[in-house]
Amino acid sequence: MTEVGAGSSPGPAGRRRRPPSDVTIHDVARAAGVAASTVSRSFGRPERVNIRTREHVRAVAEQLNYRPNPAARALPSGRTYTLGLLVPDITNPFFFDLIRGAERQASAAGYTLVLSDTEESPSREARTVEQLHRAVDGFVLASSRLSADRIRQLAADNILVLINRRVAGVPCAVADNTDSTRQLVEHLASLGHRRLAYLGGPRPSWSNAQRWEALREAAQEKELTAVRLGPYPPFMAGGPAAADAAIGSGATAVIAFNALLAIGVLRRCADRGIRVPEDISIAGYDDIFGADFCSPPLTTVASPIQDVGRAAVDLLLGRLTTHQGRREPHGVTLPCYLRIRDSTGRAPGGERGDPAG
Amino acid sequence: MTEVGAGSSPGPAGRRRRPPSDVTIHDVARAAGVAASTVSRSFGRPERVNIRTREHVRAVAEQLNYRPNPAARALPSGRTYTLGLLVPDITNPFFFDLIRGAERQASAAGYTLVLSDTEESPSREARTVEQLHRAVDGFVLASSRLSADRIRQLAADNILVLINRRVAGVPCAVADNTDSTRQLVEHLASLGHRRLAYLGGPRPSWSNAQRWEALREAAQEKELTAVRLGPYPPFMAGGPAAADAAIGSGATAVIAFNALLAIGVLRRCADRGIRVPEDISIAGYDDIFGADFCSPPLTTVASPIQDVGRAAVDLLLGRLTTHQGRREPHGVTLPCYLRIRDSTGRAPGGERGDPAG
DNA sequence: TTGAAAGCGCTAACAG
DNA sequence: CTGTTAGCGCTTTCAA
Repeated sequence: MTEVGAGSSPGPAGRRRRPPSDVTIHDVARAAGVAASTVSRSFGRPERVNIRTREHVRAVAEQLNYRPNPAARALPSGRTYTLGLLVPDITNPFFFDLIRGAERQASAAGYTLVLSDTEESPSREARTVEQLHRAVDGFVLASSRLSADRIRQLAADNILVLINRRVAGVPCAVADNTDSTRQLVEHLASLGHRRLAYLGGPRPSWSNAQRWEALREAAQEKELTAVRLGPYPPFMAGGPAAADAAIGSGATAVIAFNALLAIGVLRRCADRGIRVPEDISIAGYDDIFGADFCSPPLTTVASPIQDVGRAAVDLLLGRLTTHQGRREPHGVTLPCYLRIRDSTGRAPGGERGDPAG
Repeated sequence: MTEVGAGSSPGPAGRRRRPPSDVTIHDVARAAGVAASTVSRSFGRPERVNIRTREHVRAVAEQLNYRPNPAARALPSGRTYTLGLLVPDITNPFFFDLIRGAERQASAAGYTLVLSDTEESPSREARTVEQLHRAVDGFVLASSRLSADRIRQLAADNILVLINRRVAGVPCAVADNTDSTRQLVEHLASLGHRRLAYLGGPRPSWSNAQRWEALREAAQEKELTAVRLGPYPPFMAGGPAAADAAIGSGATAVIAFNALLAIGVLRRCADRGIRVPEDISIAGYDDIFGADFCSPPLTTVASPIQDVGRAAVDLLLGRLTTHQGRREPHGVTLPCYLRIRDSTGRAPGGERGDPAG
């Protein structure tokens, strides 16, 4: 700030207008009495610089308020220090905490996050990856709607990590619903329910398949009947159709692919004069904003979704730093938990109840 | 794809590993039989290239699947084709549609959006702007928590556009609550309410001041009493304190700074056995996700927030292209509208009602 | 209208 | 451990 104000040096850049203000590595080098490469190393490879030199350089840089130019860093190194995060629906509250977790972790590591909303479209998703290819160092694909093949293709040219999706050879962070689905089924069984309906979500959703599978197995163990309905759009707007089908199915308890759909079902029941949980019990996946204040408050299977977002970014950063991601891809699995609220209760006419009856 | 596969040319780059694959402008130039600068111009300054040359170059580029390297574009030109969007709380549903509107508009114009969550912290907000300074072409600051002075300072070194904030000399897109606040007050007056309480939000929030001001004036016109309480944290967690204060104030109708807070108030009333709207009427600003299915559904003042996001990006792009933003800063104002639901009703004991009584 | 050439600010061999 | 030297891929004068 004191002597080498932006543009004050008639140095090597000559008369050419240097993009608005801003101190370069050369200004720092000159002021510190070292070569530009030493300044560069002091930041990028500190271990290769004498500690005293490094400290001096950093002090000078600080004093000059030096900020590296991201484009200039990226050009020779190919590293942008930017990560891409793709989500299928940015307006779904489920993704809020995922985004926040990812963003915190990224910025803590000095990375910038580019968020992109693919609006449930597989082609938009693929196109976005291709467009951002050179602009980011890697991608996190949350709840990808792409086929496994397409994901593998993209993974050949891009470093990527999946969230809530498993594809052989691609690292991932997933919330495992298996245990909590079993708990949910046990909860319903203990309330006397014998017949369950699952309201399916988008066909390309891996979670959708995982949830149904876990539900089917748990039901079988408990000797309950489980039917699969749908698929329905994973929004509140999917509620009416899903609710009507569920009611028609004769099930006494309904488990929806996600809480958005479950809330839609709740509203449809209210409109039709069907009481929850007296006439029918409703539960859903994803403990989103609103699940606790809809009416009645919704029993859900909750994902530790902020941790999942964080973990995915960690995985990605690991691949980026560790020998350019050639390592065996690994995955992290985080357990979900059951949140019982008021939308589930005794099966109508069912006699066997829990002791708290 | 046919003859100049990535790295197939032993050209000027020599043996140095070219960052993974990818066709450069030189590959296109060679294949098209023109100079690299002509390829560059064919995209960036098409009007300065013979139409036939341009078309040919583009065809070749297409065929080779050429993608410009963003860092390389940014370095000499200083333009990154990236925009920064800062929001105070990414988990507040209010911002979802704003983000979606901004993102759509940005990507339609070929820009990438970098989203940053400032978590209600003015210092984080300022720091983020400074860090992203060279990484983006301009910023949209949504509901900024910075002081007017700090905003002006930042506006000196950065191109920026505000959302829901007015600062002289800085362009902005704002949702105007004035008319709809008046409508809300009239609605309450017609239900017999004489005494209103406003539950204030964050002091640095401009909307907060605007809302109170509009409310105060409208109340005065209608000869109602209005008291201002708070400030309260603009989350559901602020509900209990706000509700207790409101109830204690003797007001029969309560207007909360935002819907998050209003929903928190609703819950507190339920816990305390106070009936809404029989004992007290509740309304809030921002027609967020959940406002229509909380219980009772909330009367709100709704912002056309997706349009506001879109408009802000338009303004920013305008400044970016039109002579580098030297133009007189202009602002757009979008009107809000009132959504009456079940959380507002007759004043307790009030006799004068609306004709629909 | 086009080509040649000079960088943008930084990183990364390679010497020393 | 540090300096010198080439570029990274693109844009932008400047001439032709």
